[in-house]
Amino acid sequence: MLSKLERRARLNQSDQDALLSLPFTKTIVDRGKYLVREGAHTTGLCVLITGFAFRHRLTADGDRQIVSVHIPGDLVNVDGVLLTVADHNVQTLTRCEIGTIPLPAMLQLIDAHPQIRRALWTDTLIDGSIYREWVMNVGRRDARQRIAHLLCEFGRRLEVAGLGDSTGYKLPMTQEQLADATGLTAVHVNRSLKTMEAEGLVVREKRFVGVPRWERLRDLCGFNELYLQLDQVA
Amino acid sequence: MLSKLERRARLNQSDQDALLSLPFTKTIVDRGKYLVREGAHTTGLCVLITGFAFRHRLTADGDRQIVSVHIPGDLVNVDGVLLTVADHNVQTLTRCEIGTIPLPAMLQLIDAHPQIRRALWTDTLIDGSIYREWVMNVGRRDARQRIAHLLCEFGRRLEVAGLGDSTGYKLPMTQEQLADATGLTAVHVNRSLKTMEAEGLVVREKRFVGVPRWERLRDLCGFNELYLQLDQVA
DNA sequence: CGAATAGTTGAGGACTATCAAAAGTGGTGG
DNA sequence: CCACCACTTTTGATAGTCCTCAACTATTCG
Repeated sequence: MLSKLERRARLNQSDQDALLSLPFTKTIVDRGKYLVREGAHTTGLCVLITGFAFRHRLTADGDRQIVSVHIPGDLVNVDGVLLTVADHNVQTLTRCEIGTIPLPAMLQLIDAHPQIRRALWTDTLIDGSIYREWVMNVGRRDARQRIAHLLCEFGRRLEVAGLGDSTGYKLPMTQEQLADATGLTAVHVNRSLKTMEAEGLVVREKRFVGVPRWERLRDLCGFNELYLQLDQVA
Repeated sequence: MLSKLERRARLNQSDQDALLSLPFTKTIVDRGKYLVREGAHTTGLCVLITGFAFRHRLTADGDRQIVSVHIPGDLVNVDGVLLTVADHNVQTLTRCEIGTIPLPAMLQLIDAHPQIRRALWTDTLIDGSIYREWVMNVGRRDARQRIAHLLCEFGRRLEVAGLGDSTGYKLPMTQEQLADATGLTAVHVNRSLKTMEAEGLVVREKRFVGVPRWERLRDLCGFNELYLQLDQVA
């Protein structure tokens, strides 16, 4: 989390110390559990220490749309710092280690450390930028491109976080979850993945995804990492 | 803009005075002009005084996706306060009066007035919440529902801003723009609108949209205004 | 008023959804 | 360590929504 925030704003020693000395409780949460529920008030901020999670909303008809995926180091409910009621759910994708920081401690930290506040605000702006890209992904790309784009984004974020490289990584999502993230059905995700595999764009083994030719996958969906705003400090 | 920020955080007299005494230049911009360009650096912040604008991104193939629509009172590039490079475009939907605030003046205001800063941050979080809803809109609703949802959101926002009421308003978008906002084609938007008109869900005259039975339109798309986070102060 | 833009309509086709069932995988308890 | 159960992936057949192309009409703006 520290290293992520360091990519958002320049933090001095005092900022870093304050961040590292935040009080928190560590818990292990099973796969499929809710970290945030729609309509719930925020009491503490959740940091993903290990494991993956996703954010989703449900339509009135009960259809699910995944709107983002979280990787270790992410604060999954920064919104809770200012907004009183969550308008979405956050659920674990795998068994996770979660650090929970009491809200008052976080508010105090934000008041005392302008650069941390800046980093957090920047982080929420980048989240917004990623949402915009997702709107475009589901709105204006076909099935293969949507999946390819998700794979590119995930791979690149893992790489930057030091958790994998873009030539292949473990993807902790079922095809049904991929479908909910791309606005497709699980059946169609399956067929699209098989096509992509036949085309040599991806290699699949269990839940591991290999990307033998990164450029080809990138070109298929027109992935351009500018929107991830990876270098805010430099 | 002041009244909008007042719905985001409690502002005292000094905050309000400072906001109102910000230096700015007023310009008239024609329909279809760019206020922000992808890749451009931010030099000043644009406030929509009158008129409408929209935010969009282009795929590598040149397809356009509109990711949000702005109404009078909106700051169209709050992101520019922290992010150095815009990852999207903002273009006017109608002729607009634009107030441009120099970036340094804004940064100074933010430093000096914690409540204004809080209001702005909250505003960007709400933008994020709206993007999430849009991801769901294009990902998990059919054509009629997507259009209905856009109409509901727009009507409700206009109403809150004191610029119209939900029983009908002037919609400054062409059907092609509606298509780009909903991830459809202009032809299909046209057919869907005609169907909705035949069903008595909307009434159209030129660019004016009437909603004779708000509840029916709301129920069609499952519109739930929670995500607009309209009451952050109370 | 005339050109450009926007809206409308038809026909045909492509992409994606739906339904259903079989095969594979992973986790749990005895 | 195996058996069993739930979940996930795969495959086939069919249907439907939405797209593409194209032409025509209406509206808007200079």
